[in-house]
Amino acid sequence: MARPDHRRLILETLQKQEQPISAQALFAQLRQQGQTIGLATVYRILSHLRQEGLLCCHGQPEGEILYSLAEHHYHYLTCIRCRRMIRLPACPWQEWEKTLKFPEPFQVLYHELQLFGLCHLCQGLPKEVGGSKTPLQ
Amino acid sequence: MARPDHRRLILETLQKQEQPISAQALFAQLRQQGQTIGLATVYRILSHLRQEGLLCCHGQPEGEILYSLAEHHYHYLTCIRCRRMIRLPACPWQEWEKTLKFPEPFQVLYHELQLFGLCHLCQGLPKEVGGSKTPLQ
DNA sequence: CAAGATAATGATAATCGTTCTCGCTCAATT
DNA sequence: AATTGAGCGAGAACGATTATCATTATCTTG
Repeated sequence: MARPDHRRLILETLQKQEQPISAQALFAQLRQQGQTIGLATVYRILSHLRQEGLLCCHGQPEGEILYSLAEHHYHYLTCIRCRRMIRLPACPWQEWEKTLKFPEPFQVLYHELQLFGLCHLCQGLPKEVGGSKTPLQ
Repeated sequence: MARPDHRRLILETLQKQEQPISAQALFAQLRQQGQTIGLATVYRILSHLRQEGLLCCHGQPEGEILYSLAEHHYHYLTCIRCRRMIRLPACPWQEWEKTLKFPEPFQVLYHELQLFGLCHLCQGLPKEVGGSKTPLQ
């Protein structure tokens, strides 16, 4: 039996995502598509992609790590109520970098910017509505 | 036996840290000082402080969460080789915020900026020196 | 094409940080 | 002194991630 190209499979699946996705969710999604892939393989390939710089990883305050393709390199507004992640249209880092002064020489390889708050849908809502997950922080 | 004021204890210990510290490390440090405090209590109090907005939490790419006092509200250059975290002299967010355009109304409550790369001590070193931990990413 | 070497795979166990549970203690109140 | 309730520590439970290992596909070499 021919061995499926899991690496390509994962890259294509990441391509489709509108938001960063966790390794577990990625695994579940692939399995639901009928793919016979192991959880270990998902983590292995994500680790490879990460070392190649193809991946952005967003460490959430609860410990879970979300992945997205680095070619996008977007930043997100994360709603602490509904956990929706809203993509910023552009990365402001290039501009900001010029204005920053480092206390010592440092070679920045990549960066992570996360903005937390309330999206417009959740701003007007009373606290503790529905069975939503625990709010972040 | 008088009950020790763990909350104050943790606040004072956080005060002393030069870098953000994990809950586990905080627990170990307190125990080494001879304090009889449980791990659960450390997490409980950190959770309280977080909800009160007194704490900054920095989710690392590997999942561990580091804490620092919010009154400082510093950002850090994190060296992916030696894991040293170098504090930036000031938070550039106030200036940057003006230049950002959101795709939809959003109320930013707090933000997290992390810069990863190589510190000046690690820039010249060959790869894989010594028994250091696995590099980040 | 055969045979051995090599690398990738999936199931599962192990690890690690975090959260939950529960019986206990202390302190305030009556 | 008895009652109540909040805070506590030890350890179990949980979830995400990593390590292990036997198996299998692919590659190499003859």
